[in-house]
Amino acid sequence: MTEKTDPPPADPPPADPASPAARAVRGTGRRLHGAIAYKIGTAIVSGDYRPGDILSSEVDFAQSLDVSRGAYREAIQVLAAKGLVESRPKAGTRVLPRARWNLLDPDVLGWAFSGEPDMQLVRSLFELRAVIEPAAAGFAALRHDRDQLRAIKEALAGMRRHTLATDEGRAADRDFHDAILRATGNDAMIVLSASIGAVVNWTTRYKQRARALPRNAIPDHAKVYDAIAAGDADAASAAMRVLVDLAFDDTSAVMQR
Amino acid sequence: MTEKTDPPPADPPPADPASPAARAVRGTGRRLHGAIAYKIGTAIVSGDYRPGDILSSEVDFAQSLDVSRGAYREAIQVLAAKGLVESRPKAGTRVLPRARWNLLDPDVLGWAFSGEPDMQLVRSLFELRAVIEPAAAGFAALRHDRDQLRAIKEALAGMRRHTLATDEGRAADRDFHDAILRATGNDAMIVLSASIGAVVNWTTRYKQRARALPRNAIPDHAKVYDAIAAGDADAASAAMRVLVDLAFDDTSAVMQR
DNA sequence: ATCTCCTGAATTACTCCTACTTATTTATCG
DNA sequence: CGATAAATAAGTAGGAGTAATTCAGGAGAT
Repeated sequence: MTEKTDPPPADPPPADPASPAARAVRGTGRRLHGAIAYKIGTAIVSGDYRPGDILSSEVDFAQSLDVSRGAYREAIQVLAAKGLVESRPKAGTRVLPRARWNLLDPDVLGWAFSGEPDMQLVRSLFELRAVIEPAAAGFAALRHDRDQLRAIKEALAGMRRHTLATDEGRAADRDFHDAILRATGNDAMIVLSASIGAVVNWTTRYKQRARALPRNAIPDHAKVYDAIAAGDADAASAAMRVLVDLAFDDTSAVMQR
Repeated sequence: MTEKTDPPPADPPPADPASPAARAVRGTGRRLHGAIAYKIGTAIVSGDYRPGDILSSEVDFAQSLDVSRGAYREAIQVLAAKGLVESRPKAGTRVLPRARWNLLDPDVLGWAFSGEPDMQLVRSLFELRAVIEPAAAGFAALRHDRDQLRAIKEALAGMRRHTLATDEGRAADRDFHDAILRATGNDAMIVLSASIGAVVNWTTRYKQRARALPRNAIPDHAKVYDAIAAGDADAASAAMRVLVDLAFDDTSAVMQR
């Protein structure tokens, strides 16, 4: 969704502790406080800081990052807005317990998947998908309008045209799921589309990194489309359930190795 | 969850346009940028600003709020982190389309319910609850451990003791739903607990404001608990579905008037 | 002659910085 | 137990830097 939280174009080399930290690792269009938030956010999510830990004092930390206090504070506000930290005068900035983290925030998800995502999180997210998406497919079957149906169809066509081995194909995959969630006409589910899209995005990227080509998933997608187009909520729901389960199998198979 | 986004202790009197704005409306422990974010956030969510609108320039807006640019910027970063706005050099700060809003963020939900919540949003949220919570109850029935089960039981006892007419009783209601989501052992669902808790919180607060005493919902809750304790996923799921549907009926009945 | 497209300079508003002051909380001391 | 002190975050002020938009001017095509 927002590109700003993608990992820095090159690689964040941990093997250069002398570099001026965040400052260098920032492409065009990416703001400094965004880079700082990325840096600290990933450190928190990946466990470098643990819940209850207190970050070094504002001045010290800002200095060690070689940025001004203002930029640092803005980054902290972002993290606070996503429930990762909380800061109080005199007490310092404290990492909040995991339960307070807004894990479904697309940025936080991106941070969580920027390193080695832990299997338990992936399982949780797929379980959530397995709950949401079949229900969404059912709603979509009952409520879709012409434009929304066409959007689903076009995404499917895009997947056929490019296959999942290409970036365009994976984008079409995301569009497919996104279009279905939009067709539910339910604002809350539409919002979840960003989170689910992020999961789809990062897990397929991970699969690709592992050079494991997943089986051809297009027929499964087509079944979902057909059921939605036919207005058959139960069939759409069932087909989607199959789809998500298979995607989870693929992902966990890749991660086992 | 975070108290900082609850509405200001007293009431934000709209009938005093000459007051120095956000500055006055801030209780102890509440930070200035939080108050500004609350003010602008509610204005956006309630439709005072519409998607695509551009806010007045940083300098002007900060001046009109009688705060420094630093505090104003921090507030804007918070809103940006929640997907409400996006700001770019020269272009200004723009309100993002609704689909980008992180509606499930507890703060944003709080802002959405601070005024007159619109019926469609409430319906969407209850529909989401109707998808999530039955599934969660099912997982909880299969996976709960002793402590988690006891937490559910205690919440139920709290509801019995205080009834839903009291603050303590409503807190116990939230604890009940929260404890069930925690018992799923699924991090993603535990995170949703904050959002669902916010929905429960604000809708019951709304019911209370309307002086409509809901029917005794405790037997329905007890059925859910019994099924979870018995490890019967299907029964737990079904009982929870009934519970959510009834809660929606109550809420929509109140809002009709 | 008009339209389209491209290039580049001027402008504007965010971005980031420095330095200083204020407020709040915790801990200590009487 | 209450007052005071110390430490640290919160907030203020203003200025330099930077990136993106806009618009004018010109070349080329129709």
